[in-house]
Amino acid sequence: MASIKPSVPKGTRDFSPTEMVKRNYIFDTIKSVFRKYGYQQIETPTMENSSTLLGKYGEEGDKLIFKILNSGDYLAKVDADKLAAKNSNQIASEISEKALRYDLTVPFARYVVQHQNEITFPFKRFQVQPVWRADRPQRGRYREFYQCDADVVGSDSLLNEAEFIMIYDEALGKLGLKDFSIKINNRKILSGIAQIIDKADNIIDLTVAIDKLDKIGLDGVIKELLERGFTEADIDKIKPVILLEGTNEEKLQSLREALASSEIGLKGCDEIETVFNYIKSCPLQTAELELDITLARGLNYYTGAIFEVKTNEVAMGSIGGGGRYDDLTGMFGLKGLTGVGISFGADRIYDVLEELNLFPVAANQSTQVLICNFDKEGELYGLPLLQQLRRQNVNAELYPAGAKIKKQMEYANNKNIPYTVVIGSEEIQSGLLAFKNMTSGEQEKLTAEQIVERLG
RNA sequence: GUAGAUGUAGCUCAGUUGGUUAGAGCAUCGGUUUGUGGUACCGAGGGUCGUGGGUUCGAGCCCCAUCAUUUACCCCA
Repeated sequence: MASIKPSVPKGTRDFSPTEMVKRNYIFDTIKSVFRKYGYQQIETPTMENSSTLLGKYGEEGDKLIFKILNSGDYLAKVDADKLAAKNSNQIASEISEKALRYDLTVPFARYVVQHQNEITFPFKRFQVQPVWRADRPQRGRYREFYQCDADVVGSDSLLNEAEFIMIYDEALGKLGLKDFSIKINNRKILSGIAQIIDKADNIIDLTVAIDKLDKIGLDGVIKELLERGFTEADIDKIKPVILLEGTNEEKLQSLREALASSEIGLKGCDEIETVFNYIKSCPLQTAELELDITLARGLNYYTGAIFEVKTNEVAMGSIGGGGRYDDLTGMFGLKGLTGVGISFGADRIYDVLEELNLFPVAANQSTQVLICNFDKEGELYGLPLLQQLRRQNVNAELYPAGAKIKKQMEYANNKNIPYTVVIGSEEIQSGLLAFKNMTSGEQEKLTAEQIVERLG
């Protein structure tokens, strides 16, 4: 058999033991904060029915969903004419009924509707699982990546929004980030802006364009708006809104003036203000909360608050985001249930912590002591000690073959094991085992009991 | 989907205007040390130079195609 060059698919990665220690540190930190705020964990399947996913992320999103081929002779049932036409889109739905989940929010909405009779509302859940997107990979962007989502459904209180801001602040602060911004906006404000220029139907074009402000500048945005069918007069009207400056309070004040004729726009301002007031009475530790009306985000199901988190310490896309969606479960037949949620981009956070050198030194994750032996006698002699150590919750290993001591020491060294015990004929005879500190290189003769005591 | 960059040992990379047997560091394995790692010294294995074609007396190097990787854009965590 010809050997195949080993590789993983584009945009996917292996995680080594040292990487897993760091990844778990991130996941554990985020999860503990979620739990502290009353969120409960669920999991959903890797694959969903295509009908659950398709149409929820817009046209672009649908293209990025990984579809799973049906089992068996999946081409047999396809209409011959469609097959002859070679139109992939037309036959896709006939040869693929399942797809990999694209995010955690839509499967969660499905979960809520499906289990509505078992759930007590408001339902606060968190979920940490990988998602898949058939995107072109690039810096900070993978085809398989983990999301850490927390959502609450069945409560329209803006206290939830405020709590999510606190969760971001606490979790990212705990992870060691010093300088990051939580940007907040409100879809109703964006609707209000569209309303004052009488372009309510073109809100998506409007938001996609102004979302790029920090990237392409005002001139770029104006150019893009013109291309998307907005007039010079429209742009004159919204320009002051886009270029808001000052404190959050000042921005809100200017917004209220600009949106005076739009009821929905003013409602958005009220909502933001309420959230700000909550935060005022529970001040944030680290994060900077910033009203940013250029924040639009791609997902078109947001109806109220919109969040995005960016670190100011390294150049990296957003490391978290979320928002309120008033009718997500409506697509699955359950009307009138409102939800709001956030997501942490764990993979990007990993890259950021790595770049800033913020991971704590790996502690006690690995083996504490390796028992080295020469032969069967040593192995047998070491077994009770091994068991005693493990009963004391000391991570311990007995080297599994009669290899050279040099080899066994190398193993301990490469695995960063801090202590070794050598058992040979001399040691068995005297009952005093060679106990070596691998960091200092010092070695002493101790009984098995003393060793257990020392490490326990 | 658009545009650019890069493919040489397990990894990171040298390789001169095209010239004879393609190199280094790290990693691996063995030895110096029949019972002691991390340091040092000695040695070994490992390559159809991404793939296919072309130009040439001669190609890792030049040309074409193709595949893969990667960066930026669109979009997004």
